This record gives sequence, C-alpha cells and structure tokens, in this order.
Amino acid sequence: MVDVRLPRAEQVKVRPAGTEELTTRDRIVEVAARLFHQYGYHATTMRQIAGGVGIKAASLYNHFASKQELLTTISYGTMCEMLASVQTALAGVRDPGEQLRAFVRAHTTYCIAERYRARVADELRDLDPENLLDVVAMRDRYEAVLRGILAALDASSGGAVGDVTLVANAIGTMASQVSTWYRDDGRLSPDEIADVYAALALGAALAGVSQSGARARPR
Amino acid sequence: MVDVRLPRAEQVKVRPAGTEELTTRDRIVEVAARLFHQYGYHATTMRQIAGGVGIKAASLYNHFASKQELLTTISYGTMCEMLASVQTALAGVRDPGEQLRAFVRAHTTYCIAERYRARVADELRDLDPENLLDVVAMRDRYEAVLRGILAALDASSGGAVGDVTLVANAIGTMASQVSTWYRDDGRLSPDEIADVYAALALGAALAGVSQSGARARPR
DNA sequence: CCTACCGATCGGTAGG
DNA sequence: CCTACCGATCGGTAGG
Repeated sequence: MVDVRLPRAEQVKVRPAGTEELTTRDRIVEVAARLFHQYGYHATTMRQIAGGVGIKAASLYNHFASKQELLTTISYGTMCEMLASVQTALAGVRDPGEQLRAFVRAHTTYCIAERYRARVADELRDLDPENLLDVVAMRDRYEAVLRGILAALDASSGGAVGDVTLVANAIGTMASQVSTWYRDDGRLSPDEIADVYAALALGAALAGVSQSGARARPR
Repeated sequence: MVDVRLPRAEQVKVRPAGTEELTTRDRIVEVAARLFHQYGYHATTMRQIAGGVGIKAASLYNHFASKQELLTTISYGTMCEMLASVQTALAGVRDPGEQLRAFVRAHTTYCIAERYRARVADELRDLDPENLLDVVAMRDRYEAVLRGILAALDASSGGAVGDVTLVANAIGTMASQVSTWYRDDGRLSPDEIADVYAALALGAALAGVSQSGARARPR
C-alpha cells in the first residue's frame, strides 16, 4: 500500500483563494487533479504537471514516488474529504427525509466546489489494484451512509423507497455527475443547484408512494 | 471530419449472439469498445485490440486509419443507436409522463445492454476536436428530446418540473450511470432496473409538486 | 493480413 | 530543484 501521507479528514483545511501560500506538494496535487480531469490520467504527462507547477519533471519525484502515487493521493484524499463533508452536514439531523436532503446537498456542493478532484476520484480505472482497495473501501463507507439514510426513510414511510441499494446507486451517481455539466457561468449558483438536487433525490426516493397513491406518505 | 462509414441509425441491426458472423471490422469495434471501457482510450494499445481480434496490430489499419477514428466510430455510432432507440420507444406515446417513462426505460435498457459502448460514448475527453463536434451534435439532439418531454410535462403539470434544463441533466446523467454499477449477477434484471429508473425519474421530475403541495418553483 | 521497422515520447533514475 | 539521460513502448508506415 502506498503511503499517501494524507492529513486526517478532520484536519483538512479550506484552500485559500490564491495558490501562493500552498506548499509545492499541494500545488502539484492541485495541478495534477486539474490535468487528470481535463486529459485523463494516461494522457497527462509528468512534464505537463511539472510545467503547470513551474518546475522540471524530475523534481516531482522529490514529492511523489510515482505518477500512480499522485493519483492515489488525489483519489483517496477526495474520498476522505467527501465523507467528512457529509458527516458534518448530517450532524444532529434526525428525520430521514431531512438527512437525505442534507446528504445530497453536501455531496452536490462538494462535487461542484471540488469538481476536478471529484471527477478524478470517481474514475477508479487507473488505480493500481493495491491502491484501488483503499479508495474503494472509503467509497463503500460513503455509500453505506447513503444506504443507511434510505433504509431509515424506507422504514419511516412504510416501504416507499423499495430497493434501497438500487435507489442509493441512482441518487449517488446522479449527484456525482453534477461535476460533468456544471459551468461557472451557468444560471444557477452551486447552492441553488444543491437545493434542487436535494428535492429531486427526495422525490425519486419516495417515487413509489407519491405516484401510486396506494400508501400514505409520511409528513 | 473523419469518415466513420456508419450505417444510418435505422439500418443498425441487432448483433447476433456469437461473434463468428461479424465482419472483422465489426469485431474490431467490439473488442476496442470493451478495452476502451476497461482500460481507457490511452491505456489501450492497438496491439491489445489486434490481439483480442486475433490479428496483428498493423492489420488494424486496413480497417481504420487511426486509433482516433476507431474511437470516433464507437462514440458516434453509439450516440446514433441511443437516439434511434428512444425515438422508437417514443413512437405513438402522447402523455408527457408516459413519454418520460418510455424515454428513461429505453435509455436505461440501452445503457445496460451496450454498457461498454455506452461508457465509451459518455466520455468525450479523448475525441479530437473535429470528431468531438459530430458526437456532441448527436448528443445535443438526444438531450433535446428529453428536454422537450420535460417541458411538456412541466406545462401539463402547472410548472411542477421547474428548471427543465437542470432536471434533464439530472435525469439524463442518472440513467447513463447505470452502466457503471450494473452487474450481470445482480438481483434485478435489466428490465426491472429500467422500470424502477423510470419511476425514479418521474418522481424526481415531479418532486416539486409532490413535495410542496403544488407550490410553484421560482423561475 | 503479415514481417520488419521507426521516430517520438513516456515514466523514471543518476548524480549533483 | 536541476541537467542529462535511458530503456520501454507506443501509434503508425513500408512493402509485400
């Protein structure tokens, strides 16, 4: 297993607006995430990454043992941040419907704010098997949170959700894909998009009951 | 613009179960789609594709001028097939709600049946600019169909859908992502998944009205 | 559809 | 963090 030397999720700081204050290591991660997103892992060269940071390719190896370790750092770190962000958003929220809203809102907001990282982390194809294990484990924890919320929603609504795993996949992938179409010059702000997505997710999760009218919908 | 020599969408035939009857050209497309999906465009080599077909790498160039033309053929052909499949599914359907169900069911079914092609076509990053134009044009036609359905649904439901473009993006990406998590040994059949997805999409599209009691969303 | 081959470029290393 | 460099491998071509 590669040592990705990540800070614990709780300690991750918000990045400052400028890049002047970042360490070289953090700037490498930033540039690499952007390039991996734009061209893909294999189409991005270490020379491109180095150029974006303002150093030579060989110097990258003072910070990362390999291109693969760089990818792992981005993917694993992003997964940790995503998990931390929804956990924060869920703190103190009891109602399953409100939990789903909070989850989707936090997830959507993160996928927009950190859209390059989010895209890279969503693409597990280029990770070596041993690194893949760690990232997938973190992703599973993330998905388990969503499934838990949907299971609670299902129980409190008399089985309105139905297939919890399937609905979790549908809602999870839907929200993750915001990062593929979001544009900075779009009509809606990230917060507005996140609110709509939260409503869409709740509507989808309760679709069975709200459409068939066969069962009472909880308030 | 690369000549991708595609049959018109209406003429596309259902592939037979075995691969013995396919032409070498079609087998190359089949193998390439599978490998591009599994490893990515840049991580797949012409030698791998040739090996999968049972010929040598140089022989591929009797069928395709370049690796890029092969990718374009897959992406553009898949987009044409997807468009044709939803158009067939929509034939004669008048009710906007039923149109949405038919659209999502057809799209989901296609994304499962042709999941390798669907994944490759969903990834536009590796297409050269001139080829990208053609594929994006076809994708835009596809999305316009969905937006049209949602606009009709919005009109017939007193503005329940709200932001048609946003909802179209959400539903479209959700359904496309089935191909990322579908497993042949899963509990549900493709048809069952497609039915659930159709219900989820309708629930999401009408989420505003079903959750807030017909309160119009701010435009 | 094959063998033989090539220029370009890649990830990574040596050594300072 | 740099210059200099290398083995491996890639997409593609020549010529049959």
